[in-house]
Amino acid sequence: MKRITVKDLAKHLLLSTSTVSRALLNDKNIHWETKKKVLAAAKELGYKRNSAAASLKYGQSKNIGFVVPEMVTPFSSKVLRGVQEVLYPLGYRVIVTVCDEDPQRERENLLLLEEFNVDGIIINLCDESKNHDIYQQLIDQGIPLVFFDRTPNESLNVSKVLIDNFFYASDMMEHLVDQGRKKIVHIMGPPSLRNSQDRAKGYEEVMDKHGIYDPALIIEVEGLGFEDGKKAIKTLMDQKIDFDGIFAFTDTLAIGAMNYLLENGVKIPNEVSMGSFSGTELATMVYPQLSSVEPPLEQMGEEAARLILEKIKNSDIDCRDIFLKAELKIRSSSSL
Amino acid sequence: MKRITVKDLAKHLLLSTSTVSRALLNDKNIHWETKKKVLAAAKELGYKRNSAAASLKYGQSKNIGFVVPEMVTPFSSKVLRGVQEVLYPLGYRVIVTVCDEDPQRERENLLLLEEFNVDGIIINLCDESKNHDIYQQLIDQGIPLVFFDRTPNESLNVSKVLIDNFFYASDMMEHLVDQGRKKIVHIMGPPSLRNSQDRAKGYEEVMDKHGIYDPALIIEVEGLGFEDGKKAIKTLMDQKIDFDGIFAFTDTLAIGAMNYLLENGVKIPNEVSMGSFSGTELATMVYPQLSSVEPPLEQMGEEAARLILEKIKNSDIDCRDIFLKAELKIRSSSSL
DNA sequence: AAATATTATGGGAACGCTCCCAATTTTATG
DNA sequence: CATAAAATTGGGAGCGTTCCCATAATATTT
Repeated sequence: MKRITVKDLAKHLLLSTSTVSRALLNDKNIHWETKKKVLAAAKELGYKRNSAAASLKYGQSKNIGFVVPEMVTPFSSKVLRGVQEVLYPLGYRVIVTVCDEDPQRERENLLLLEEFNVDGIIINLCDESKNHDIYQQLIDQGIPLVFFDRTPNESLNVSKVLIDNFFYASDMMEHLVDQGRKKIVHIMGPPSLRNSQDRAKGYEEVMDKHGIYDPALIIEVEGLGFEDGKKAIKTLMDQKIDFDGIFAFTDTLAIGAMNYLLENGVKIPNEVSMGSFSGTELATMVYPQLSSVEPPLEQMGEEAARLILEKIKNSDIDCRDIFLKAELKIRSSSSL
Repeated sequence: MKRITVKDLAKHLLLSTSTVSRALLNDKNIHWETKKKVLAAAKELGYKRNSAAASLKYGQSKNIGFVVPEMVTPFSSKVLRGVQEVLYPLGYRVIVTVCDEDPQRERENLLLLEEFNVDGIIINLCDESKNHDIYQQLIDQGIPLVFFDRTPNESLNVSKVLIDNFFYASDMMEHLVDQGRKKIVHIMGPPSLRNSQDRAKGYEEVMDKHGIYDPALIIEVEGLGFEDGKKAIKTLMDQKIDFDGIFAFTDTLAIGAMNYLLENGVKIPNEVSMGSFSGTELATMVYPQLSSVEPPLEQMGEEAARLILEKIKNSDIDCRDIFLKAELKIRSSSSL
């Protein structure tokens, strides 16, 4: 039951701990035969490296924090997968925290991770304006941050991995216009997110370009839940505002909206064409399937992980932004 | 930039490290005034406890593994929330791994967690027959396991937290029968899961009891994805098997089936009534909303966390099973 | 054959923390 | 006032690794 240590191995093999350690770490200053012997004994006796001791020695915890706003959508877990793909083989542990779109909770999570002595944090923020001080504090403490998807403004010197929201929003909008839609509603995300603003800008520009822009068609939403999407469309319909298309900030909002329409017998896409941003299975799990802009989420995680490793290895390295290409997936919610 | 240690604090305060440590750990053998002084200095100088050192000293890593089959559904993340609710305040880190319903991958994840020196593992298994040896090996090594939802057979001496699948399957089936359905299909999960069998048993018993049992209505599915549910119903319909109700093993299967029906113009619930097992937002995100048995997932996580703590504290403690109550949620997929 | 370079091993300090065991001071007790 | 008991502090070992610095053994060069 007692754990086998390097010392135990050394005693068993009549070698020094140094030599045993060398064998275990694949050091070159060791005879290949003794290395083989050590490895054999390690296996036989069931030696397991004590990572706490190693961490202490190396001065690194080998823990990386992963901070996300929600996990009801597979969005974060797809990114997480990418992150783990890169970090797990290197012996890094990933610690996940979820804040439910609550900045206060995000704050607590970050503090918790600090307590956990993480070597770095990969984060998708939930409110651009709220936790700036903590971000800065962590950076000052030497804990590198890498943001993905929802990123903070430029005043923070961090690396980011993201997509061009303006560009892809325009792309989706052009598609909806192509479908002959003129009264396209925008369910806009909270203005506290850069992404909301960028996507809204894409919406506006395309509407404007085609001379069909109408501010009454933009409805701003407080939360990002399913219910918020529902409520948004209910509000519009209660106001008897007429529309033939919807471009929603996220898939959750879109699906909420979609359900409200279906409940009220509105045909999709015949009467209303819908498009959104997603990147997850969610878009294909609803009926009709949701057209959406799909960022390469797993890759996003991988890139974020690589950036954080870069920063851990060398803290003076320059921060950089990685822009990823997304895909416009046209499904039955927008075209017959 | 250099981290402040206990030694630094001691030097700064002209105290011994012992005293400083005592203050930090809230030891009673210390004068309240010195404790106050130490805490003040710690705050001022930005002392952060090195958890690796503490772990080394205590002989525990304070890492708990969380092993789940999937994360596209919010199922696991709801359980995870419960787990974290209990463990984070106690300074435990939770390390998440996902195996995508692949036993081999689950195996690798468990080995990885072993490598990470976790103090215990909370797991929802993906195949009852496959990784028994690893489970046993981990237990033998003194790493306690606690299973939730999908649990192994009795030969493994572990604690479990689960619901009575047979009972709730019967419950849901009675409801469907109450709706006047007679030709109820069962989309049965893989037989490698006890849950599949138990729910199937509930289905059979109710069908039998009402004299409407027909083995042709049971369709066994290989995977647990969305597409598998679709395929199952497609197969039935291609065979021109008539049915007026569906009881599916999980919400994902149900939703796949539902979409196939909708694509083919079948009215739900008018022509086909549907019910399933869920416990997540997924059931309310689709249209029509899915009737389902809802286990208290967050509580499941909390209980699992408490069980693992119990085991960590005292490894000789008896294993026990905790049965939780679920709720039968009737929604529009099954009743008008 | 002597000198140097190379290879393989051992000894032991250090990482930061906790906690046992004194040592000292203060307080209570007879 | 002497003695015991309690309260407070300090010294320092040890948790399991790694790695620097010897030392010893072998190989290579003059």
